[in-house]
Amino acid sequence: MISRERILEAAARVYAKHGFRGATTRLIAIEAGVNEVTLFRTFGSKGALLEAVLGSNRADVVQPHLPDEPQDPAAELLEFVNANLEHVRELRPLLIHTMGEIDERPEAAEFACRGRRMVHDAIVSYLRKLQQRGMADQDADVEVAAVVLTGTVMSDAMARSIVPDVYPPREHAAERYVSCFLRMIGGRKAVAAPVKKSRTRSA
Amino acid sequence: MISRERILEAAARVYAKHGFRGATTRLIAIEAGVNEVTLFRTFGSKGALLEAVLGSNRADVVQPHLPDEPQDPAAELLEFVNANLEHVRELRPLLIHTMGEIDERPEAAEFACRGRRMVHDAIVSYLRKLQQRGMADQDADVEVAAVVLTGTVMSDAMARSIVPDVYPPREHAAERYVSCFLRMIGGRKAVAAPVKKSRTRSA
DNA sequence: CGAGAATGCAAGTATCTACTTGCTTACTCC
DNA sequence: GGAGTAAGCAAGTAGATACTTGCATTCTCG
Repeated sequence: MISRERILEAAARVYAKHGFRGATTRLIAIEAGVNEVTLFRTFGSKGALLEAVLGSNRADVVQPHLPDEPQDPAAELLEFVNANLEHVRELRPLLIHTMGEIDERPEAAEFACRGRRMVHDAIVSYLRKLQQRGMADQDADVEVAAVVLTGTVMSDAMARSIVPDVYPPREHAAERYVSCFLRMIGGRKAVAAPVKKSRTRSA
Repeated sequence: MISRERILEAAARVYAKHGFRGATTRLIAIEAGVNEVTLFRTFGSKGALLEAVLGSNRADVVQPHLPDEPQDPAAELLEFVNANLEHVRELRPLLIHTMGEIDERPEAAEFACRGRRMVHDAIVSYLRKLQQRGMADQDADVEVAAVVLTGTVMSDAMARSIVPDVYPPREHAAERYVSCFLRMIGGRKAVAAPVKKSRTRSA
């Protein structure tokens, strides 16, 4: 018995390369090693098949998260950014096409925005905790900082293959992004007593 | 006499909505208000038409630039970021599809990376000048800072329509991005004498 | 082992798509 | 006004595509 899963995986690979219109049932059948008619017997139509691809993809994957009790922002953010880079890199091929197909297919729209708000909110929440504990500057714009962080991750994951020499080497990228990010928010480790210290500049 | 330009513009609009495969010659002809055969008489083939679209699009547009002599980083970067946001927003519909079609069409690959390196290098160069003049921290990672800035712009331009409430309101976005960016690099206005001052932190 | 279900195979259908062809009409310019 | 060119119209071609149908083969399980 042909695994429904096997067809879904093959369809995802073909969709990732060719997009909706380019993912012909013939290509998908070949990729899955099944007869074309089996696709229709299993899923009913190409649209339903590809909808199932987007619906099942990542449905149960745990989103990277940040700790409730910040201890070491540098280490914690590094782990978070690394996980996020991995995550978005994996999704990239699907994301590229869903972003372009939003107007034509609702499931593409849903897929393209999945989890983005959650990641943003998680970072904002974390940054607020840092501020409360004196581990980040009080006047840092945490909403925009979160946008900057997710934007950088997205840019690296989506565009590195297009302009590779612009991005830092993969093995150091997260580290360097976090380092710059911490400068932006005045991030630091917890100190014995909350030190009320705000940076002043002539700008 | 039908303007070749008119066909190109219509084709760009159709391509921006539907991608390469979805931009049928029928749709393009309707959009341009010409007979389908005219497309072939003018351009020879659909591929050549859409190649011409990507080749002509932005061929002569001036890239946003930064001044050779920095005076006021906040103002200069604000202008630069605003211009870049505009620029990438305009290109978004075409970018979305070209990014997904890179493997299949060389002109899509060329289009997707056009200007990106230049923008990156311009920012790096500018930041270096800031450092030389004591207007930015000596230890700021200017390469990554440039990546962060272009990544933020790209993220805003590409994904705002998908998760709108995550991004700051449009009229204030550039201002807030620049503000955070300046914090990251320790950016400030020129002072009377270069002050050698590096920030130390407990992190 | 046999029945039922799953899958393959081959042929086919209807529609779409890029593109061509031949003739007609409209436009431009000398 | 007439010649040449540009563009429209209609019909058509060949190939691609999602999908269906009928029969045959293979697989699974009681």
